[in-house]
Amino acid sequence: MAGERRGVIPQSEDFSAWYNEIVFRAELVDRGPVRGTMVVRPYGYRIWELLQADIDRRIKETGHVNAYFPLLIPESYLRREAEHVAGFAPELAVVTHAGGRELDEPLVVRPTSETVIGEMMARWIGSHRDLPMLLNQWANVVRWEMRPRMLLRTTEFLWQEGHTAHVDEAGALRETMLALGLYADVAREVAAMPVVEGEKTEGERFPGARQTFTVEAMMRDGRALQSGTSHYLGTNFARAFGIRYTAESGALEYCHTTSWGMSSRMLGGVIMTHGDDRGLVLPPALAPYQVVIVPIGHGDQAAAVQTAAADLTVRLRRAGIRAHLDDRPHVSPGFKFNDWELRGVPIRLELGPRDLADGAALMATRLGACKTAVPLPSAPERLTDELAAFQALLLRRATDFRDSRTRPADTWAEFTDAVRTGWTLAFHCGSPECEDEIKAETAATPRCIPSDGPPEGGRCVRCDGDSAYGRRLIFGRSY
RNA sequence: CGGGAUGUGGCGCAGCUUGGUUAGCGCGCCUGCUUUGGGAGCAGGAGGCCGCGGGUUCGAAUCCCGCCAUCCCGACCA
Repeated sequence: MAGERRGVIPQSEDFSAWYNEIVFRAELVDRGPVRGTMVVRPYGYRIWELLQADIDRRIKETGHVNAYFPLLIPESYLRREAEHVAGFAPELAVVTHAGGRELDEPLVVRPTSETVIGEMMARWIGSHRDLPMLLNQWANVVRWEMRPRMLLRTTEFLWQEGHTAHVDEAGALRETMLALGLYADVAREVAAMPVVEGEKTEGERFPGARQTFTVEAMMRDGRALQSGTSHYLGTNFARAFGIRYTAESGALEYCHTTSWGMSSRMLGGVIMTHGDDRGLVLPPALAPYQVVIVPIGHGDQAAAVQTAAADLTVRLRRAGIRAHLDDRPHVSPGFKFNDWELRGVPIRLELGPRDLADGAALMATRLGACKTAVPLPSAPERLTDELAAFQALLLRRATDFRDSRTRPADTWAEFTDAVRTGWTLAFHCGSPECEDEIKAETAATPRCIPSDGPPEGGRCVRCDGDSAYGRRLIFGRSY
């Protein structure tokens, strides 16, 4: 009976059903009352906070400052940049009534903030001495989605958007690449997601951008997830909003601007990169509880176990470990084991009378098959090491997985075969029509032109035209 | 927007074909006792505008019409 099924639907059976079940059962999110909206529950929000804190620190360390811009934007602002409005028009939510009457000018709920921020930058920037202007905001944005997927594509989501203005193209491009590198570092070091840095092709570019860069990650079903993007906007928005400065020479010049963002979608990436058939697997850096201690009490021994477990919890916390004592009464140890595994806790410590007699706790890692005794006196040091090893293991495991599902394709047959299970590296002619044909036939799209791809010549895998990028592109199906 | 499906306690479902007394079951929840080393047992208990509106009928969860919502598959998509 379905209601009695205790495990989750296996990934191999139905990856998308597995994903859905995980996000709800692990209590990361719930559905909001409006289609496509999402409630981030405390456990999920804690993960977001940990990710957010890390990103925020890195953003500040590189000289950016946080600010906040309004949710509502005059519709006319969007129109000022032709490509921008064309790109976003289908997913805009528009406010037409307020204060009990129809508004003279409709307001859009921000899908992103280039326009308002551009307007304000134009007001704040006068001279080259005001540059570069390095801003960031943490905000929610709304993009109407026809096919929502929790955390990956919801109508409203949380993100960080950096917006900067520079004197010239070189400065703005340097910034664009700095943000991209920051995202790659966050993905690898915090989320344990190996990402490929690269540039988007014309067809996949941000509306209004000169160049769009991305970090792409592979999920366990072989599909790609764009996990962060960074755009060089040229002077497009500067011209649309009058972001100008007086140069040293006295000439009035347009700024070169950038924007870049990483969102709550990243949590979906973490789930699909590391999760397995027992549930979530969280990298220690993002785990609300890195170590959960399950006391196992037998009648009159319960008190001694409780004391020891509480003491252990405190000692782990003093060592900087996010430790949690699961002292729920009337919930069996077996239930707790499964519960915390579903929720992705990296390490579990079992503490019962037998362990107490040995002066140790029994350690089970989320990915390990067996349990190991850990002497209580050295537990804090030992667990600090174990957590670091676990974090490293996740990255290595995900990297191996990605590499095993990525192969070059020089023929159309190799191409179609490769994108069924993962990514392929192939030459392309650069024509958008050719990209569309590939997409129509295989559902695969160019994910990026890898920054570190070796220069190489060849023929387009689809139409045999000249390779347009001087190297192979990554193709794959994506979220 | 097209195709398919589903709406019944918090969750998962049965009942509907062939209308009929008090709408069932599992999980969860509450109380008590016994338990606790991989999803505990027993006993008792609470909880329902059967998606919404109309119609047929002595009588509708069940039949008819309309609407709404959600999910899946497409198309679309930072």
